[in-house]
Amino acid sequence: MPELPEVETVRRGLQPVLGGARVVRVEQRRPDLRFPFPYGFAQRLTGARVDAVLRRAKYLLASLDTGETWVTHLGMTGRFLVERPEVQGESPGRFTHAAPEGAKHAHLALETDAGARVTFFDARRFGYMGLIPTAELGSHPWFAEIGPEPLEPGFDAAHLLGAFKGRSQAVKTVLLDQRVVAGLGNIYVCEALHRSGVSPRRPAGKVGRAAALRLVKDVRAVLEEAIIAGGSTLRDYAQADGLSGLFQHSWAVYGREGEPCIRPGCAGTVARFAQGGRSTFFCPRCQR
DNA sequence: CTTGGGTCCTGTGCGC
DNA sequence: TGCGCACAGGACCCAA
Repeated sequence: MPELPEVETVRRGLQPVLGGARVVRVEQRRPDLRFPFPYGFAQRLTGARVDAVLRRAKYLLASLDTGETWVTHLGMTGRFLVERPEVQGESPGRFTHAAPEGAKHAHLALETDAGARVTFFDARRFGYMGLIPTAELGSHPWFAEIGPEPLEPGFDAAHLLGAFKGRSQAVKTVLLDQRVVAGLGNIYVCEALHRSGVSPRRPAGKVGRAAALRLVKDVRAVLEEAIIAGGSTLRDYAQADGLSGLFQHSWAVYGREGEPCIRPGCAGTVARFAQGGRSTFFCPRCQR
């Protein structure tokens, strides 16, 4: 479930449970995800206190009082399940529903000193975890070249124009490049391009200042709206679950091939084609 | 350097 | 009902 809004939603679910808590038990059920767990991972996590759960791009960062940061990338199917002791009158959090895959893909489980249990599931195992000295995060290969956070001031039209300049690659592909802007994935790139009226096929170098300004505004808007909605939940996960994300109901183009464009006054039909092996959805009528 | 394609892994949904 | 195939939110690696 992981583009920026989904990762941010997960962060907001984990922070109240892990922030300020001490990890008292770690059960690592396999040696690797996409990559091997770091050497001594469970032992190094056990006994640590989590200062805060943060996010950078699509990475979750749990900073520890040991001087290390526990880093998680959810890949395509990584999920966290939080279970807490029953608290009278408390409504369950967004992530307290049963994991759809069952226990089969529960690769890591930990308990806190407050009695909460946090389990990581990942059917496809495209996710990965690391334990990195906090002082070295910025220079670590996972983070060194990542671009600005789209919801922070460093992401502006001048930055985009600089990244686009002279590039013949399609603007959609360039926006997916985490070095250009952090946290965008296939869904929100399609959505932002549609809002801005920019064709995903347009060579990045041919995006002018006006379109770059619109893209900055619309990337921000779509991400902010998605965060408020708790992210998007794909079909396999959309079970009886008032707790999953809701933004999939607000998609203008993603997953809407053959359906009418929702832009007022546009009579176009949403089309789909492949770019770099991934589906792009757009309206050929109002995106140029 | 840029760009396109293949790859990791498993599950689901669709057409036949 | 079963089977094969296409496709899935990411990102790395390599070849041209």
